[in-house]
Amino acid sequence: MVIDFKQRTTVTLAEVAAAAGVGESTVSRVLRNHGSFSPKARERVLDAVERLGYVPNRIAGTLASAGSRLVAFVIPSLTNIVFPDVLRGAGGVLEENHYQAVFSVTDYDSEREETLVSAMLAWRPTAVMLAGFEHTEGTLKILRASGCRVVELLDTDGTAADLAVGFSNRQAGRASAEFLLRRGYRRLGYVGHDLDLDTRAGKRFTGFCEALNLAGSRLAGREIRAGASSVESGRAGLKQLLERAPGLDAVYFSNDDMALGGYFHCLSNGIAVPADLALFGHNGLDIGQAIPQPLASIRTPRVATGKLAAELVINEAPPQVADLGFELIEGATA
Amino acid sequence: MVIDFKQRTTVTLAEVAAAAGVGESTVSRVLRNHGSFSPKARERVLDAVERLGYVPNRIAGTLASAGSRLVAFVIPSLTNIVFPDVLRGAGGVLEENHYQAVFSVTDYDSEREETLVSAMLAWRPTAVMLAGFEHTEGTLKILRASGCRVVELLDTDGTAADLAVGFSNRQAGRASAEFLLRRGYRRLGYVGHDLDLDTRAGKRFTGFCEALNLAGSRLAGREIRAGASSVESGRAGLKQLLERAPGLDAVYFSNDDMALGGYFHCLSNGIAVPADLALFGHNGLDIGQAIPQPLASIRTPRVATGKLAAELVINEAPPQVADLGFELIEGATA
DNA sequence: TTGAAAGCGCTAACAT
DNA sequence: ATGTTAGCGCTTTCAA
Repeated sequence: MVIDFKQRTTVTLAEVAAAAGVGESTVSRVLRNHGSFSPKARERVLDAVERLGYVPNRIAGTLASAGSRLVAFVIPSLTNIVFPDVLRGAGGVLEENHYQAVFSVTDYDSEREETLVSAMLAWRPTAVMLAGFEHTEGTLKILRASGCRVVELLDTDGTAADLAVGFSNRQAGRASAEFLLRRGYRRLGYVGHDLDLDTRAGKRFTGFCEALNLAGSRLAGREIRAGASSVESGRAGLKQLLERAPGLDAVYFSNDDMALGGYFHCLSNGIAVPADLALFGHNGLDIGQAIPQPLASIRTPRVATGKLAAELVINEAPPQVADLGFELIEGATA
Repeated sequence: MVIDFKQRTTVTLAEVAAAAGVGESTVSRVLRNHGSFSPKARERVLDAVERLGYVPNRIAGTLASAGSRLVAFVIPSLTNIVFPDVLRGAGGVLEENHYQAVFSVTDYDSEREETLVSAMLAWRPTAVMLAGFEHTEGTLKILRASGCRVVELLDTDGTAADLAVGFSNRQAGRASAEFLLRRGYRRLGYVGHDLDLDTRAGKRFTGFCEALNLAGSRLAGREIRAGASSVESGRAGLKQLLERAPGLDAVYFSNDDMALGGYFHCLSNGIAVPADLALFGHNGLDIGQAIPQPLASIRTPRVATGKLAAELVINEAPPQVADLGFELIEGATA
């Protein structure tokens, strides 16, 4: 004899209705607290839910109602803390409103972005959140065709498809240069990671050079490293740069990770900061403020960006570009 | 006159079938490359899909087939890079297998964890991934009732509900202590963050103390900081500890973030590392290896944990505990 | 206030 | 190889 421990099929709304002695629609109304029902019906339903351990099936709910309450994030990286910060900002708001976050990672590859966006749309999300404005034609096309909201994050220098939340990287770059010039530095260098992939870093660099030109100055040296940003890359990058272009008095880095690497290079090699060499980063990470000399940087509104992005989507805000600005941290490395 | 730009209702499989002049099931078979169909049918279907810009609705597909291909991550934090690392490891594997990652963040609060797990189950995920073994009774109960796979991550010291992937924090703590003792340090201190919340850090500390006891030694001082780990907290923590317990020759930190803060404190205050004071962290973060003196630490298999966790779920592996071990980094701070 | 019933868009038998 | 059809578990009219 075979005892059939058949996988207990999960409890359905119909079973709850039966157990409570009411109709399915009543259960649905009670559970979503929508429409009208008697206190008595409510009680019986909740009681049955409790007894049976019913967990609503949102897959079914979504299919029936055509509103998924799923928000898709297609981000370049999880290693660069910038993106987890945005997710964190959005996460709180989404959760409060019973939305669910879904994500995938492009590794800064826009072809992959297209593939992933397309895969995401199969879940019929309420919105798709992307980094920046640079996407393939294909990505934009399928996004437009989908009819779902699109939020482009962490940039305002470009044309938004729908919603955009962030700050101007170009202006951040300019502000960084202006600060260094104001401080009296004249032989400025740059250490950055791959600018073609990280277009926002590219825009900062553009802004930085623009400000130099405006001041009748120009970059005295640059070192562009392949691959993503990292502390190690910043360290190696500064080393290279100083060998090739001696006599620099300040270096602008593509972000704080890179700048921290530069700082450590200076520490290791007896380069006095900022007396011998000034350093300037970007992002205003906490760790940059915890080193012996707080890093001069630009604090970016990462968490706030995620938060506002989620709010705009939830409130069905009209298409718009929200510039959250940034804040210059003078620090002690410049 | 009002032009009605009626929201174009999205294309359905039925429309594709009609356009291709085949039945719905043929479209379904072609699209999932499952079952049999003629090359000709295939071509007509793909053609129609292309023409109409059809994007399959996975909500509907999931409901019909009872396999969601959704994997839910309920993690303590996104700020602690450990968890993004795990997500990254899992993400690649999941994507290759057409699974989708969903996540929410508990902030190390197990009540919240319960709420979030419950909310996740409404999406009928294939698996739920959690940090560690410490969960409320309620969490375990709803998880068991759900019948979905459960993976507990980054710990092996405890009883697994189903699958577990990680390493032994307790052994990591012991190994850390043994290393410091072997190096000849005798007056050992500890700087940690909130151990009740981060139970894995707590287990490391336990293991550390055990090893000291075994060696007939004991902790010469400790500083436990409220809240989550951070560089700044480590810095302030070491400062406190050294004031209260002078004469220490080595300090063990709850993780690398904390240890980095300690290192910076030493740098700022002319404390020679390791001559005056040795430092030991945990996690083996890249940044710890990029500072002037590579941090002595334990490299943990974070990405590998995510990867294996995803693989086990996808392959429907039987319940098991996979210990991926860890690697001691001697570094230069001890 | 409540229940019956018609889908939502797809998959999976089951015929053919 | 392919089409027909019965659901998947809900939400939402629509009557009652």
